[in-house]
Amino acid sequence: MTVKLTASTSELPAGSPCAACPVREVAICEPLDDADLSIMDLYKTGHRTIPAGTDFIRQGEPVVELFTLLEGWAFHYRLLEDGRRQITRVLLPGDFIGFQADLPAPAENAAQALTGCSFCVFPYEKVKIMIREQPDLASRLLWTIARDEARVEELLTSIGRRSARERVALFLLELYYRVRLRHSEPLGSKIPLPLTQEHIGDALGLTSVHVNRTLRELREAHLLVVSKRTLQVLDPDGLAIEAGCDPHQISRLKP
Amino acid sequence: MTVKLTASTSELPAGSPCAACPVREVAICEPLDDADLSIMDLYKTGHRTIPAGTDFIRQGEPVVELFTLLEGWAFHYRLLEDGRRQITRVLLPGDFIGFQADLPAPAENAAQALTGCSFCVFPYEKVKIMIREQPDLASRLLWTIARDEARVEELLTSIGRRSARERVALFLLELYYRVRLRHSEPLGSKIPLPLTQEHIGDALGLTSVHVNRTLRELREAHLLVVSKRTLQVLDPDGLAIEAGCDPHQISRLKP
DNA sequence: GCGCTTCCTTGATCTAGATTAGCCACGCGA
DNA sequence: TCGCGTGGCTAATCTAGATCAAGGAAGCGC
Repeated sequence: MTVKLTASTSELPAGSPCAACPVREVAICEPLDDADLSIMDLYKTGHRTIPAGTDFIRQGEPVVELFTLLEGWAFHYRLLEDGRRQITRVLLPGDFIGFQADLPAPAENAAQALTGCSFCVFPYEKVKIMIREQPDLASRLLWTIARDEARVEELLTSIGRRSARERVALFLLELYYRVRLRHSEPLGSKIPLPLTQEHIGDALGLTSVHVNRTLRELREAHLLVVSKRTLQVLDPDGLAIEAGCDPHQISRLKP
Repeated sequence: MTVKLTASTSELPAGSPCAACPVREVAICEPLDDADLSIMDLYKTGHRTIPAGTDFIRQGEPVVELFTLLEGWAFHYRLLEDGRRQITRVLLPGDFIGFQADLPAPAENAAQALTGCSFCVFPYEKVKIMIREQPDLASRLLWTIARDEARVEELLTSIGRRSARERVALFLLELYYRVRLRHSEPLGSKIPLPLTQEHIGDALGLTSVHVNRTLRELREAHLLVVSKRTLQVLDPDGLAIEAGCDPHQISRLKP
């Protein structure tokens, strides 16, 4: 994932070339073949680019736009009144963002850009029409949401029942495979990792101090190295075992 | 919800009377009016009744049938290799059970009946056809899955960031409102609660010992009483505050 | 009735991970 | 260039919740 740190928010006109879309195979438009691809123009309003750190969905405010993430990393999170934060999902290119029950209800999850991000923008009313008119896309969306839910459940199981080491090992390993799945060309054992230790802690129900210690342990066990916004996985199967999982099962992940 | 502890598994023929369905308003068939209700007969194969304790979806086995829960309580859970269990969702009448990405893939969540349960049964191929042919139902299903995901995220946030007292308070309060929403006639401050303290612990990432202690504290604070498979909520708003939530926000829950 | 089993309850002790407090390295803006 | 903010790293201490251990009560099959 090339991280583009753009300096300001910008908006492009609709009708941008879906044919050149970088996330065709993993996004919700995947069921459309080249001939039908222009169907998407009926439902999207254009593209948008935002800088790192932007909250592009704010918790409690009505969700009026949905997004397909084209480039960059982002995450969904929930805040408690006293500022405690739970990161609920890490969002990668291709992910469809913002769908929730009862649109346009207040957002249950906030979303923040981790790097500069660019999106395909869909007003929610058009998404509603799309669901009605395009069974293939509705079906794909259903599939996507169900997969997201499975990921959240996986994280829930980690936090509820796994030790800090198991959690960190599994979380990073999953991210590693998810990122690699989006690249056709081989990536080596390194991926960019724009999450801070604070982010990892907030995703895993740990403090950043403890994440730091745990990362050191995993490094000393020659399983992975996190350094300078980069994750290097030295021993994927070893990590899977550390996480208490069948290595075979983890590598057959969905995007 | 009257808990019916039936002694054995049984199967009824298709074409059973949807018109008399006890969960019409909360199930996926909700968008259909009386005239269209027979549409459901195209997709369901009948009814089924199972006794308490039955695992009706086993983790890792292909999911070939989906269910609408008609009567009784059940739950979704995940097991780790060493037996640790995470309960991911409590299932109440009207809930649609078993949908996941990439059907009929191996089940990511197991499901177990907590009481005797009866279901409406849908083979997954027919559900796929239903999604394609019935945009209203697909849309409703999408809504349902998104709401389920929101609930899992809520639980994730609890486990990741809330104290044991907050977790138990919020979990029971949410169940309380969910159950009450399903009853038109007023229920008083008591609802049946077929979960053991072990179940509550497995849902909240706690041990049953600690759940026990926490329930005692909440009882001593005159907030709730759990006893003999019954939950009595003495002070809903107090419980919400104990959970660190806005009382107003909690009571506007979806079924 | 008696012996199971399941669930609840409580106390004593232990520990994984939180909290607090510094320090250091880096990047960036003035 | 300096100053400052952010993120990484480590050590010392504390604590929420786990673990271990035992009893008791209720239900159920025989």
